[in-house]
Amino acid sequence: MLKYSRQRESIKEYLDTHRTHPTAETVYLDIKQEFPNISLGTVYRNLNLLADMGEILRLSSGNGPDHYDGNTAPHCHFMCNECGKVLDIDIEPQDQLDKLAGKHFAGKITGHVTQFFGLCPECNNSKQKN
Amino acid sequence: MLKYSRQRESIKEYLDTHRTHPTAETVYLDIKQEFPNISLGTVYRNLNLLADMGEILRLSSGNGPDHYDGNTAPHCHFMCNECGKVLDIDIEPQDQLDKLAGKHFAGKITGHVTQFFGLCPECNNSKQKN
DNA sequence: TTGAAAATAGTAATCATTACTATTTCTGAA
DNA sequence: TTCAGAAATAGTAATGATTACTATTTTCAA
Repeated sequence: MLKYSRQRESIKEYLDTHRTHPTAETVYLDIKQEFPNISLGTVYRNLNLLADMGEILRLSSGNGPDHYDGNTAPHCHFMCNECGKVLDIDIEPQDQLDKLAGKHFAGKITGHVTQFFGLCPECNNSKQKN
Repeated sequence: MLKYSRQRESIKEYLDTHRTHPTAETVYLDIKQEFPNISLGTVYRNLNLLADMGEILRLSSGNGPDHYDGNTAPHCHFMCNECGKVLDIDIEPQDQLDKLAGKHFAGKITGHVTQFFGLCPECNNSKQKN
């Protein structure tokens, strides 16, 4: 049975009001202002809980810490090879991919994730100046 | 300046002759038969080196260890939610995606990765029996 | 053949995340 | 309301994957 907790509410609210794809650490440091004693473990536990309930998304970057997203509508992300920043990508969902991929696949495909890579606007600019 | 090493050659050969998307640990355990004193660090260093040179691919699964692929031709992967197995997906490359994604993006997109999720053939079968 | 650069083995350290435990907070029924 | 048990927490220790460090060995061009 899931019980209310002020910490979880605050974490959820942070993700609902920020579209910055923060890491657990970033969320932790912010929530610390309201709950000085909150522990990083609590942040991780609640982020996992919210992700498992489908209220937020967990974005795994391959290297470095995971990022989280309060926007659960299907959309893609970009990850900067230089600074690691995560940005939303404005592209229509490729819903046909799961069916296409399942054509020659004996198991069951339930979804896919597409991540784009390259240089974010800031890093791209500073590269060109060099 | 890159120098030859028998260990690196053996690692490369393992990936060229196995299409199982092994982890560093798996490669390590196999190569240990030929080089009993090889260290896990050497395996990681060479896998990173080969990946940086574009001779192999590193596949990040989100949770659990990374997998490696000797097949550098563009293709997609499936990762089993149950057992973590990595399989190739037979689907035509979606080359148009990068251009589509770049349309409303101020930075520079150099590529993308699409990973499929679900149940592999084995896990799907045992699920249905329960 | 040789000597400097690069690679190695073995080990310690790091980073992100999870596990553990004593204490605190919720919450639903009395 | 009060209270007991379940769930959540803070604080800390532990884990797992990977990287860093260092003394020794290997490679290879002169």
